Amino acid sequence: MRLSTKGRYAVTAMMDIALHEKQGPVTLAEISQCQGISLSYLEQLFSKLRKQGLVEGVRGPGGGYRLAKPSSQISVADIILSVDEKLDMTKCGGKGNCSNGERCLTHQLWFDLSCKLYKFLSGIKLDQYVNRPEINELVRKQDAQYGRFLNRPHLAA
Amino acid sequence: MRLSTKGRYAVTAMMDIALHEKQGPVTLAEISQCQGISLSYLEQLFSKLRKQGLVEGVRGPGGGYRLAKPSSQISVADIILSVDEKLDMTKCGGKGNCSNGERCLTHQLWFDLSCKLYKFLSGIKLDQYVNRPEINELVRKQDAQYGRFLNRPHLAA
DNA sequence: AAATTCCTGACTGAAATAGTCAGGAATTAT
DNA sequence: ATAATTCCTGACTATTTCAGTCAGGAATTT
Repeated sequence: MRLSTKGRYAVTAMMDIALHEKQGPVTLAEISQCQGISLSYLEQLFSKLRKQGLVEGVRGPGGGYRLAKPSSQISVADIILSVDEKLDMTKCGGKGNCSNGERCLTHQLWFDLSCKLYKFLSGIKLDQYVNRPEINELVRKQDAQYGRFLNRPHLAA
Repeated sequence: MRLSTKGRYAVTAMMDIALHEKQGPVTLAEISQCQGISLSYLEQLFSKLRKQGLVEGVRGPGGGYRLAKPSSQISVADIILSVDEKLDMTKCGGKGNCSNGERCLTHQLWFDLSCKLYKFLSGIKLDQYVNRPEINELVRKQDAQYGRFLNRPHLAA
């Protein structure tokens, strides 16, 4: 498993959507502005998140992206794997033929590590952060600052 | 914390040394051949491992590298941090000024994640793999295959 | 019809990864 | 002493990944 800023971008964007779930779809333009990520780069990342079934896009005015599953069912591991595509850290891809057909000396170590890391990251779900009061305080502040969700006719009802 | 093949190379090389601790210093040439890592690249990595006090070099014939501390005191986190230099995954470097002086929405998530990941990786020490029978079996095979440690005069005593 | 937003693919620049090369310094063996 | 071995250093190059740009099309709402 690779762990880089790419994965952080993806998780950050997903968190933004999860935190605004009740306000309807979130546009990439908003995420781009508020989280400081290039719009086109976000589009690349969301193409992968969409293909993995983590989000669904809604086109047209008032559209955006929303979570395709409850935030309690989306883990940090799901997101990072969607954009980074690999989990396994062994050289051989888990096959055990890393060194002339035999397992290399560190095969077991990387195999163990991959498993543990995956369990660890897949245990962290988005909803663990959505309901924290101190984070909701931050969300309110930031939304006001950027004037988010001010003209959403479909929310007035 | 970045997690890439660079860190895997470093850990693999360190494991090789730990597994041959009793046979004296291990040369980078051996590691290069047996683990399939470029010699010059290993030299770059070991320059960092040495500066971090994880290994010490022994020059001259019969020289090589050996661990600077017992393998029970060297963790995967120590090694990865030596070559990748960063632990923190927050955008702001842990300062909490990621978004206009305030914490960004995912600050807490990354802060937690960094802490947990560090604890996890620093809990895995090299010696946990050195004494496993199945790994020692592999080591013997591989050493025979590559003819390692055949002419070490200083071991004859 | 116009505006909005997703969606796609091709392209570009910058950084990290991985490897190469040349040479010097310390140590051991002959 | 000399030669061989090995660490050690720095500069250089190639490849891949990261990150961002650009242009244009498709679906939807107003």
